[in-house]
Amino acid sequence: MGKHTVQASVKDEKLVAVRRAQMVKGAVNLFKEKGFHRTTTREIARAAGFSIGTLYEYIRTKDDVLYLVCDSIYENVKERLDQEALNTEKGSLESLTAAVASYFKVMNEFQEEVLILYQEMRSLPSESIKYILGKEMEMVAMFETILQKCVENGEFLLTKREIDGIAHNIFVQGQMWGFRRWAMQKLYTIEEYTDLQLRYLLNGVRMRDI
Amino acid sequence: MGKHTVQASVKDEKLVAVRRAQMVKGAVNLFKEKGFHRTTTREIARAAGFSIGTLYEYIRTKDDVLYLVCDSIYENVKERLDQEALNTEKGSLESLTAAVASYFKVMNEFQEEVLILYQEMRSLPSESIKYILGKEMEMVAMFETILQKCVENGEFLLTKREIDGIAHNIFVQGQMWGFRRWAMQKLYTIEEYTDLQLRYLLNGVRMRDI
Amino acid sequence: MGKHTVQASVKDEKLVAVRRAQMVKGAVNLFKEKGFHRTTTREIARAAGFSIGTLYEYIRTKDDVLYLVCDSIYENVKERLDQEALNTEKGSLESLTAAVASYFKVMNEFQEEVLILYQEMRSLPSESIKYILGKEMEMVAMFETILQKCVENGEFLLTKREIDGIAHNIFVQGQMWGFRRWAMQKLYTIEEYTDLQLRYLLNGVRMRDI
Amino acid sequence: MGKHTVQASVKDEKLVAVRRAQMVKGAVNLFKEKGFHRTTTREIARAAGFSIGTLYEYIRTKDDVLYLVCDSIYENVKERLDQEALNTEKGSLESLTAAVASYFKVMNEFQEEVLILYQEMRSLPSESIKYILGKEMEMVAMFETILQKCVENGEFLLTKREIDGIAHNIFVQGQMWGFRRWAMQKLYTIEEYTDLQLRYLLNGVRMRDI
DNA sequence: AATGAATGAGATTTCATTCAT
DNA sequence: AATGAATGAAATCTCATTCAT
Repeated sequence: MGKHTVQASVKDEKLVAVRRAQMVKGAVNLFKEKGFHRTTTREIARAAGFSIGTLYEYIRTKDDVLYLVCDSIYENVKERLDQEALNTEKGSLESLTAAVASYFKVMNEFQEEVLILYQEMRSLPSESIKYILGKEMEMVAMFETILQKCVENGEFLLTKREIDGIAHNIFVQGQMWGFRRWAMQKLYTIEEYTDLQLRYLLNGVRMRDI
Repeated sequence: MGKHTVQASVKDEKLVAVRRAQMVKGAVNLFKEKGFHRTTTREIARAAGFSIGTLYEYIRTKDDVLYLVCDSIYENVKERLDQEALNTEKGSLESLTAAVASYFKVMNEFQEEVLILYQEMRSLPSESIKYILGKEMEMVAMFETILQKCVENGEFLLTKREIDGIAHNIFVQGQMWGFRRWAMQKLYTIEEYTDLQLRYLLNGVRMRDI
Repeated sequence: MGKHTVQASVKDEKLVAVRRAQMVKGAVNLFKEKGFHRTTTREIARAAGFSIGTLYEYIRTKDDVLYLVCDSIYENVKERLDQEALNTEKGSLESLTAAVASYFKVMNEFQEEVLILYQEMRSLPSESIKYILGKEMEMVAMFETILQKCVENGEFLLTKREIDGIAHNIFVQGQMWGFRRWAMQKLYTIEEYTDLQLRYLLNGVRMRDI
Repeated sequence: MGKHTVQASVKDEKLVAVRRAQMVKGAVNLFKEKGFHRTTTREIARAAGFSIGTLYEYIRTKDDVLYLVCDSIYENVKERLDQEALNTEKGSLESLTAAVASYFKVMNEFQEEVLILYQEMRSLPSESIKYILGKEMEMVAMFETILQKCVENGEFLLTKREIDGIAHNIFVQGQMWGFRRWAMQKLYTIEEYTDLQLRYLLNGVRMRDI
């Protein structure tokens, strides 16, 4: 469940970070296009801008690239979400709305990356899968926290299990925007999609005063 | 967008159907376990109960196996859904509820297969992808039809775009049960999940008489 | 200590034996010339008369080739020694003399192969090394048996430890002919070498009646 | 046949000698463990206590390391043998006995190194092989000299060819102690082994007065 | 003189596909 | 129609060597 460490031959940790960033950037583009299995290590090296020998100075196996890519994706999603400065403390309808909107916005930006994650994660060692899923759960937990606060403030009337279910629904609806973009993005803009889902979500929630 | 035809060397069409059924059955089990790319043609032949030479009497390339598997999965889903004898004509609340419940039930049965589809479909030629997605759209259309009928009957008040969005939501929620089973199936049974999603769905729909 | 089994993909056991014989023959020649590590698997395949793909239908790793070569060498030495029809039963001076002469003759024929064994054996897994050394011990034991019989018949007066030491000396002197051929084979023919070593050997043995 | 010279980029000859000594020391340990071919230049550099770049300031190719190692081994054997202060002049039974005992003692100390030599020497360029074998011949010649002196002094009655053969036998018996240590060293201590071999040797030599 | 990141030729191994039987 | 041995292109990975700092 802990973070898997990828061994590098190169000692300079700063350089390792730089080269791996180049590597991940090139690999993500290739994975978007043809998937992990149809991408060769030589292509990854070339896309990263260095030789095959250099690639292997920074990883041990091709699977390490997949791990670094998957890890990087959620790291970026998380970082981007932090920039959105979500307020999980207030527990108001507005903060929930804002959080969902921000999350959808970020998922719109990272739709291709998240698709990679879903399609290739299975090739990771199970320890790494658990680690990545753990990160997802942190995001789900964020919505649970807000919903919980809303309940405490008397905004909604929900059981713990209902909160969990709703939080999951929000999470999946965000991913769905990317997964089924060929269908959804013909029907709606991301803003319209956000409005629509929020409407169903809030109607679905039993308000205290109605 | 039409159905791709897989060439066989063997002439006897009945035999072709039998052998391909064996092949798909074996392949699906292997794909569940290790995915398409980590499965070899030899393994597929062995799992199907015949030799590698025989396998190639019934397909032309390994990708053909993937196509046959994907095709078979939705064929089975469809067939199973037909057995459920859904009524898309009546346009009542009950028929919608029944249709959703049936669909969730079927998606529960085929969760692993549908996961394969999501993870491996990208490796198909784009023509085949379109064909498979076309089949999905037929299922979405089924819900659209029911919802449309409900609107016509005055049960709900929904625009065409709203109908499309809701139909998609239903479709995705069915898949979500399988995709995120590690999380959802700890929280709910499939029946509880169905109830929950239906409740939100129906609350979310603006009823005429309220 | 038991015989290691090398896995083949090909089922037909007779064919496996034929192909492996081709393989070993080609490999031995290459190993004589440049050693195991400087020989590539492609060269082995070519020398054997088939493609690299075919080579790997009959072995799993390059190390398997080394094992098969080492195994084959002692198998051949043993077989050739059996043809010499050594008499280990009689326990006479003549039978000892004949046995040593035969052994030297065989070691002369297999000198290059035995050199390979000495130089490359260390790369085998320790289980295989034990197995090969066990075969050597069988050969040493052959001389021990003859010497023991000679003692029982009253030809020589030797302790068990002395018998062991002498048997080892005989064994090593046979190998030495090949290992140091660049020096020894300038001084003597194999027959002269045999005579010389036998003379020292028999002088070295305390005769009962002198 | 002459000493091969290994080129260094570094000019300071004293430093070259120091660094090469470190290098050889590290390499010998690695070669003992895994052989020349399974040892990488990086490992050699690390074992020597400096970087791969520095290693290549003192050699030109990996084969140079092997040459330096092989050269060093016989240099050390020779030096150690000189310490034993063998008397090759006297030509007495005692001086022969003492020389053999000293040689066996030294071979006992260097058994692993001599094994390396035997197993890896073949990878050297033929010029270097000749050079190393020339050093061996010097050691054989030492025994020839003593035996020759003994003959001149009337201790033994031997032809030139017999002397050569015996000298080789002594040399090989010394190496055998190390090569077959897994068998010999279970039977005897080095002292017992020395006694045994000397006994056979001297019995084998036709004494003048018997 | 020392370092270690970069290189790429080349090694081993796999596996989809063919084809003679 | 069925078989499975043979093939070789292509993939991953290693490691001796170089060279800028």
